[in-house]
Amino acid sequence: MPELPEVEVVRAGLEPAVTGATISAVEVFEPRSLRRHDPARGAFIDQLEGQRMSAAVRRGKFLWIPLGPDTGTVATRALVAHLGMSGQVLLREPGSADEPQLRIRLHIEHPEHGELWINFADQRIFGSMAVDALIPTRDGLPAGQGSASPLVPSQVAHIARDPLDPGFSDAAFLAALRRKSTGIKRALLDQTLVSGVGNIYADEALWAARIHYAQQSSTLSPARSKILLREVRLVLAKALAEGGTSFDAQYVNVNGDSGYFSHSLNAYGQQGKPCPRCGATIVREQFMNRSSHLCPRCQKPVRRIASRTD
DNA sequence: AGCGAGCCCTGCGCGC
DNA sequence: TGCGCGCAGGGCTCGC
Repeated sequence: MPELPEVEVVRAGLEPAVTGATISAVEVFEPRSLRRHDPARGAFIDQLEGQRMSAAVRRGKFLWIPLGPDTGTVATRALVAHLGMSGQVLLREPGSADEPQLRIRLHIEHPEHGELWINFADQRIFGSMAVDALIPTRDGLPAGQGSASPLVPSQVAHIARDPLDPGFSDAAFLAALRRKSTGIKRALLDQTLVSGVGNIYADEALWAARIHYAQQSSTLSPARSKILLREVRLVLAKALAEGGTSFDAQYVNVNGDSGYFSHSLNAYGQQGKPCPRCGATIVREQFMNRSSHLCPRCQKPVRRIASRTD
């Protein structure tokens, strides 16, 4: 469910609570939520209890918290979280009532804020937590938002930087679009090309750029590709500023509050409503076994195969 | 290489 | 009221 803006809202909420705090106890209520934890590296709980947390970091839709015994020690492992379709990370006062889909709870102690619970709730269990080794980034740059450290969890290393990351290479992404023979929406959703974009923001950015989801990425002119990348950044940034997109109680920040960007959607979920730009009726179509929402007038399929230079 | 299908899951809203 | 179906913000693996 959550895409970059929603995950960033969670990261930013987590940051002040976890930085400098120590994990005093861990409870796992649902072993399937540890699917991405490799037990060969050690038991999940054993590797967390007693550890100090030094930051809250995000790349794309992945979150992680570097672990170290005390200040000044270079972290070699991290607690990694992915929210999947329905994951939530909630900060709670000790003794609070359990969320309906509580899967994992961390008891933490912060030097200033005292004791807190971090509750990981996840209806569909597509999300996960894991303890993973940190490895150097390929480009030597900071691994993600929230830390200057060039260390990334091994299970996140194949994920591309996201478009709001200062280390994101526009040139490399645009070159990949030209090189690849694939539909543009598929490319936007390919987390190894660009991360953080999911079904909502892909549809919104394509609507804003007036591009059909199935257009071959290699047939987009450099100018059109740049416009699309700009629209991706704009929609992600705007959604972030509005606290993310919430359709229901499934997406909330660390305090359990919803975001407001659902009121700003132009295409996603707007089937049957008029296009805010031209008035034609927005339609929903199946693509990649998912729904795509588009304006049939503004976003016409492009049949030509040859490269364009508009 | 690219792509569709299948799988991992729970729960909601809808039509019958 | 109950049941079956389609649907949901993600991502990984397997074949062709």
